[in-house]
Amino acid sequence: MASVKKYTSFGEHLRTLREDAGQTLKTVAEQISIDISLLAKIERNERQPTKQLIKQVATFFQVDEKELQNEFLSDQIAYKILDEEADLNILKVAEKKVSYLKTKKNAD
Amino acid sequence: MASVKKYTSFGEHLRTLREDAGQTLKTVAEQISIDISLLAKIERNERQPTKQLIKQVATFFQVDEKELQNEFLSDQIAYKILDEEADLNILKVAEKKVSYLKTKKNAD
DNA sequence: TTACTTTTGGACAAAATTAGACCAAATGGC
DNA sequence: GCCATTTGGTCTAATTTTGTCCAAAAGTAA
Repeated sequence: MASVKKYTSFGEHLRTLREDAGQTLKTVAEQISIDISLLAKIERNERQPTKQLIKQVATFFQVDEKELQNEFLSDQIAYKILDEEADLNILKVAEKKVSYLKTKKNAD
Repeated sequence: MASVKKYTSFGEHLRTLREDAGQTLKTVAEQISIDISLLAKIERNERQPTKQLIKQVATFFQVDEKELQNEFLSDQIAYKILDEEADLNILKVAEKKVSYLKTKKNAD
């Protein structure tokens, strides 16, 4: 199979990108000018990346920025569901609300 | 139809509860001891309720607390999608991630 | 119009959360 | 052993967010 989408976490994805590129935390951190420790924490999902950082990382590894942003966003949602111990059908409700809020927004 | 689930926002739901009970912001705010203005903002989704407040509101209006919590959670997700202008399929990805992270968590 | 109640909105202080820096400890390879 | 790499803890600074206060606006009834 050519392309099987893996649903890992943002951090794991980032780590994979780095390791596939054969780089160490140090070299990457230096080039995008952030602290090594901070980058390590982001890879372990202990710190959240800023938009700015996602952009830098995308540029550095030459991957699509929007895609990385989306990956991080879905991470945030997943973690929220997890630590609220919420039911998955909340996501369906959220989906309907988005539609609702969109139409509501247009009607102003 | 007896029960059509409406996908409004948390604030709107809260306002409906209050108006159906024929109460003013003042009377409700006083009884759950928060600022009138704060309650008003929450109803307009300009401030987020704390868990504590959701609990008080649930008790006050005699509705299920867990249900209100869920409603607020789905709100948070919906608003996040909206202001990131993200695609709805992010929710599907998030769903898969929750499963992934759950199994990962069990394997420690 | 006037008087009164209710809701809205802005500005600000206080509190809570979070990224990021720094450094020491652990891990791993040679 | 040595050195490179990664991890983990603590702290500060910055950002975000709640909650307070007060004035303005909107609604209601006389």
